[in-house]
Amino acid sequence: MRLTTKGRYAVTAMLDLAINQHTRPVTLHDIASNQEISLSYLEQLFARLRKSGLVKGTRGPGGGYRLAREPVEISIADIITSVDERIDITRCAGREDCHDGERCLTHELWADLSDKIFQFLDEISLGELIDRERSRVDALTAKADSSNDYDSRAARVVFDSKPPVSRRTGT
Amino acid sequence: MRLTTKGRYAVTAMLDLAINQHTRPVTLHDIASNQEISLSYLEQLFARLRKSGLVKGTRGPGGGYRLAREPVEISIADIITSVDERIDITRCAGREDCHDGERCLTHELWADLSDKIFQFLDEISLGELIDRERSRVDALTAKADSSNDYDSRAARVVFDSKPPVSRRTGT
DNA sequence: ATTTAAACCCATTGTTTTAGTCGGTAATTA
DNA sequence: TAATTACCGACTAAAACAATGGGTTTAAAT
Repeated sequence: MRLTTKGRYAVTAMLDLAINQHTRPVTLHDIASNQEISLSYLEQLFARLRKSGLVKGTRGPGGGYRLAREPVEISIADIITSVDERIDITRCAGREDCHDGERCLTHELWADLSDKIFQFLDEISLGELIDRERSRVDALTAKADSSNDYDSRAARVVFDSKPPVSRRTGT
Repeated sequence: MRLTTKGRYAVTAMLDLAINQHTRPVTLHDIASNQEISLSYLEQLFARLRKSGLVKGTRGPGGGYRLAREPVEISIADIITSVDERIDITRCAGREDCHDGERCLTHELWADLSDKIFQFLDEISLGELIDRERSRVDALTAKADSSNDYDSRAARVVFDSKPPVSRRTGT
């Protein structure tokens, strides 16, 4: 399973759709200006999402994209596997050129790991992600209202994910 | 957090070291021929792993690499974050150009997700991975010994990870 | 001492993926 | 009919991945 900004673009775009699921179709133009990425690149991503049956597009004025299913029925894994190629040709594709047991061991270990990550991402749906975030933001808003400054919260929200400090090593 | 074959090469190579941790240093030449990847590319990866303090190299004949810490003290996240660039320049790096609440929302959502994945990978150590696999293989071996064919197990071990079927959609 | 096996270093190249650009066509609404 | 949108395909640019090739140290073995 590959995990890059490409899948991230797709997930954030799908969240945009999920939020407006029962109000209006969202145009790629909207998403492009929201996220400041190119319209044509979004089109490429949505071509994949459409082929995977995750979104439906309607043309013409007032048109745009909607989720093909309810947000709860779409997992993050669905989205990410939809947009990346994933042909995954490995050197050790058959038994024949696998000369020692050790190599097979590490292959299998990685396969297990990869499966775990997939399962993790497959157990989170767009719907759950929104609910989770909504309650978190509500809590923060309530806290901010009772105190004085709004900026401390805003600062938290704008910064992007950095790899946190390791639990084991402290580096 | 980026997750590609690059990190995977690093993890499998580190497993090689972990397995031989208390016997002998492992040469990059060994790993290169085991995994069938270029020696020089491995050198590039190990330059990073060394700078991160995960491995120690000793030169000369009989030399090679050892883990700098015990396998239990090295997480998969340590390895992966060590080999990939992770400059992660985002468009919305500061508060100033973040024009609407929605965009910040999705950013934060992704950051949360990214953190979860990191934590997941940070809770698995090389040591645990080996133990887990050892017991799994032992169980399979016992089963194979009591029956007749060896091939069914071998077939499972050589094939690489494919994205499994989605829990939600069946696709 | 000399040879040899290894890490270590760096610059370059090729390949793939990511991201963006351009110029359209088709459908739909106003 | 005009405007707005999805949809399509080919092309380009930039970045990351992966490999190549030329070294130099270091240290053990001969």
